[in-house]
Amino acid sequence: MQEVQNEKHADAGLRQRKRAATHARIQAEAMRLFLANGFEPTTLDEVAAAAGVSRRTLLNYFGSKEEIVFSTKADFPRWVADAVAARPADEPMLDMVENALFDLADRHRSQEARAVAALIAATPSLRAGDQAKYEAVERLLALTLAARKGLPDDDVACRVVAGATVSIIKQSMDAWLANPDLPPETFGRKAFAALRRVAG
Amino acid sequence: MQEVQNEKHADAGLRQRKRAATHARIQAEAMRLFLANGFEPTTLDEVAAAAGVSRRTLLNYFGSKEEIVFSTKADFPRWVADAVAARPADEPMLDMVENALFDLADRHRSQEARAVAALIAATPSLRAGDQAKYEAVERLLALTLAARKGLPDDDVACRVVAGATVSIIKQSMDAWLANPDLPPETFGRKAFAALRRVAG
DNA sequence: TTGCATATCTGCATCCGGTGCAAATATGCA
DNA sequence: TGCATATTTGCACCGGATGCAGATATGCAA
Repeated sequence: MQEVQNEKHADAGLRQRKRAATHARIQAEAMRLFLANGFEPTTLDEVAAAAGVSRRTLLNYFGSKEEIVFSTKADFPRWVADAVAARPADEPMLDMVENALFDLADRHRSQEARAVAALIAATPSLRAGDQAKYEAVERLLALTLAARKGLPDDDVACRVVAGATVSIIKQSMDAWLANPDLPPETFGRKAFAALRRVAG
Repeated sequence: MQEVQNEKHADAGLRQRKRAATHARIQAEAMRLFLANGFEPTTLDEVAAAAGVSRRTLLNYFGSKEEIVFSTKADFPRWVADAVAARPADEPMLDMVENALFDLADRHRSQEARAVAALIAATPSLRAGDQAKYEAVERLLALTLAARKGLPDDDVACRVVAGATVSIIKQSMDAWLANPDLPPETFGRKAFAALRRVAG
């Protein structure tokens, strides 16, 4: 049995420690196989075998095959929201999201994140699920903007800015995938500039 | 082989006529069952039986269960593009999409369209697929705007306007579903006004 | 009309993801 | 140590999806 030393939460008991370790092991082995052989061709039986658990247990940890992939991006909505919440409250709304995105951009430059993004882009069912996840990003971003600006939760300006921003995020990712050399903020800068120009 | 039959007789050949009829019958029966009993609880065997074909034939007509639902909205991207292409070319870009959307809005007021939208919204897998379909709307809308304005296909302003517009479309649909009494353009009008205000 | 080429329909076997259930096993704790 | 409970596992089963091969229907030309 592989004992994994946890740094902080280790004292929560053997059960939770093993559980966290198994969760991480399944995710790691799954992503390794998905990236090596593709998402659809890889079966849950193969992943379960590689992780040393039964298929039934795997599906106990992750509700579906897709959720294994999406769990690697699970806290992305919170990252966006936190980046916005960290901006000064008197900043104009568009500046707020634009600057927040570039404060955040560093986290998405890793090769690993790029490989996962490429996997999602290349797999139709994952691409669909990913689009759906951005819905949550958009909603949380709108709420965060409203809170930061002291506006009602359903403020239309916040919602439309959130929508435009998420679209820019998605297109920036696509541009980054299509052209790895260009830094991901290239498209974003141009997009926000164009948005101001076109609406002004 | 391509038949170069005269277009006056719309039904060129028994084969194509039967094929179209079967296609329509499957779609109609499927939607009837989906709307009555829900998407997931309805099995393809039930649909096939109701349409009087084998399950294998059904899956020959529609590549997947979801595609039966999405085929009812298949030409929505084209509707949007056509509505934009019909606007005067010298209209400012934001006015162009805003007015195009309201020229188009009448088509989506039908009770049937609303029921389908509600079904999609209530079914996670359909909702994910629906989001993915809006990707195509956004891309085509950006291309159409660029063509209308004589700009290059990948013009950033067109793409960002298309992104904001699609977000407004989606939110308008949600608002319409949440509040059937309000006309669907209520949110859209406010959203475009807010977009101008926030970016100007 | 007949007969052939081909499009279409169908049943069948098979795969895979996902769920419910109950027995077996491991852990926490008194 | 022994019991309550959390976790793992195997098993049976469901439903969607694919490949294949034989049966059936249609188009067309002789």
